[in-house]
Amino acid sequence: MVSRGPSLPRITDVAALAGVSTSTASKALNDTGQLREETRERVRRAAEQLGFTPDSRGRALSSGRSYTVGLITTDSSGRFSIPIMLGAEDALSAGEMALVLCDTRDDPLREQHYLRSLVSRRVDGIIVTGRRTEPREPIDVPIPVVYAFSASTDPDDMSVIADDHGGAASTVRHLLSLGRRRIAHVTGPASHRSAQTRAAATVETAADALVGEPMHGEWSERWGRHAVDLLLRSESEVDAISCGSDQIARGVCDRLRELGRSVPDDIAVTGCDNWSVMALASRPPLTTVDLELEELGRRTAQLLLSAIAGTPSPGLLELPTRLITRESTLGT
Amino acid sequence: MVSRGPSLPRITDVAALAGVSTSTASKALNDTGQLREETRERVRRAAEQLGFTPDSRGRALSSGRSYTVGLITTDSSGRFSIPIMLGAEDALSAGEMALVLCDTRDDPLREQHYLRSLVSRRVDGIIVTGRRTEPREPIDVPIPVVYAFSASTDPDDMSVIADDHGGAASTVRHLLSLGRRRIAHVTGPASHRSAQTRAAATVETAADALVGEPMHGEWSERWGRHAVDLLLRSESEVDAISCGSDQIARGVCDRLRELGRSVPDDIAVTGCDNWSVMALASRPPLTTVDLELEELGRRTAQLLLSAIAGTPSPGLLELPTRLITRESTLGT
DNA sequence: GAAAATCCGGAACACGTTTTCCTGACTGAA
DNA sequence: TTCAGTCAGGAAAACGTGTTCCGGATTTTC
Repeated sequence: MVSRGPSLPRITDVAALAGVSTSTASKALNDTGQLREETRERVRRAAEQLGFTPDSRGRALSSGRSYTVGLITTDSSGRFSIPIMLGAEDALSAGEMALVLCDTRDDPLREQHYLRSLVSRRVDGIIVTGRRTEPREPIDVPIPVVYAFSASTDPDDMSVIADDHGGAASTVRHLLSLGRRRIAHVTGPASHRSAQTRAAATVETAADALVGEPMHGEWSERWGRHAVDLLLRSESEVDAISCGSDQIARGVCDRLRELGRSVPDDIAVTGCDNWSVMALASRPPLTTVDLELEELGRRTAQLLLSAIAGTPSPGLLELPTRLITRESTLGT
Repeated sequence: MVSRGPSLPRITDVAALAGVSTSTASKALNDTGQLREETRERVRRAAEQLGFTPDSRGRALSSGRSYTVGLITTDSSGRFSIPIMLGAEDALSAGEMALVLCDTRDDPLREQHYLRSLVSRRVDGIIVTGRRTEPREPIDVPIPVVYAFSASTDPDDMSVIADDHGGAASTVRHLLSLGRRRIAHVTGPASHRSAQTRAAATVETAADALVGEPMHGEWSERWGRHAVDLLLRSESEVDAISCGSDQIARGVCDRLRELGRSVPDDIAVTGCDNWSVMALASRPPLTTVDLELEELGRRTAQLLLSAIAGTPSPGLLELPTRLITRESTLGT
């Protein structure tokens, strides 16, 4: 053990300076017990003078809680995990809770390692999040857990996800309200649940305004450009293209412009995710769906706090998304 | 205090089951003291059977360390902070350290709040990182601190930054080696240190191959496109454009293509940052500088660990960057 | 003026672990 | 046989806080 010079003042130091016992000092600083106001004030001044900050390890030990929650993410470099993290951290810090970050890099071994570490730290709760919307199998720990963005396969677990279906539907309704009646849908791999969900919502909402089948490809601008070529080569005319992501939508816009088609005059385009670097940099800027992930993170954290406090709300919570309208459907 | 059902087994439970004292159990599990191998094994089996995980709060209290470090970031949504975080987390988790995340959102009040919280948790060390390269004023805590990406203004603090100057110079040398002799530089606001540094390096390295002055604008694709218009409108011919960011470079490529100039045959283009969503999606993909931020995060964490262990290495550490060559200078 | 009620503050313990010190048993040598 | 030395394991303290209980002092009441 390394002695680090002048160690931080403890509550006993404060007590000594104020001329009281440690228990009295504790009561004074926590506003508990019965003490004369004058005594309280004296202790507070002593604490102030010494720059006393209570050691939360002692508190954690005696209270049985650690005032800490763990965040396990399979891939925090993904742009979905980050706003969720921030939202969660925001909600937690308001409750004096700290958030410890664990990026498993999609490695089950690392996940096990982190779980052991979190349990060993006696974390008050755990948030599990991923970069895909497919449900994941639950983790097995004797601690409250909330799943964010990707739900648990166990319906009795607490999960908070974005309403992908509603989001896609809202863009289609928007297009219909603008009078578009020949809508194509270009989206990501059929193997991705979010692509499936959004496609299903589009088919359902557009009904006979849908042109052809949903077109599945990769989540890339290149696929967006390519899809435009495929669409315009076929004989069917379209007046709107609803895309499964902003990336695809940006590719679509780029290619349409290159081919001399006007967006939105000839063809309106919608994206999904409101990823600013795509949605705002696109020419024209994209009408898209904001998944409100930061709010999702906040709600997740709040749910977890309630569960920690003893009132869990099991089940799946689907949060509404928000339609953002921009020039790609409205024009200038 | 809420009793949470069957609480986790403690070391006393393990000791009781193995028929030894707690101190013996502790020694057995930590491979310390002198014990018969048979006894050790018996304790290990008991721990296994009970699913015992040591409570690190107890350990923290007795060891004087918390095995935790804090990461303070002014803006973790920025794409610079994230790889740094991940690298740091990676290096720390190898040492059984946990990382608690604090996003100040550039608010001094929040920063103060977080600092108090971290000190109160008796964190072993703190990493401070920002989204800009300008040096920041140091934080005042009685704990080892390392600054990452944006250095401390106090040269005696430990800081780890990317070698912006060397990075920019490497792109210019690359262009020169390809025979380009009329190089323009388009970059971000003159008020940003990174723009200044990169511009200075470019001027210095290109020498009389530089055309005109460095062009300062915003960090956006739009500015890249606009800069191309300005450049081509002037009478001076250029055969290369070195850009201060991938975003600008992508805008430059887009506009050049729209104007019928071939990249790189007519004009070679370089970016900076290796931000994949820009560098790879650009047409053509960008030759650029990878700042190796994840490695930067790792090194930061290692430095912090050394400091915690008692051997600090004060001063500024500038890490090398890596030139990534792609079609925007090499062609297909 | 004495008994009862009220108010303050301290002693002791709990939380879970590690570590230091110590005791008793056993071994080997003189 | 006794003494020194080694080995195995236990008792107790330490880490820093919160909390429960209890005794003494002060005030109130009759």
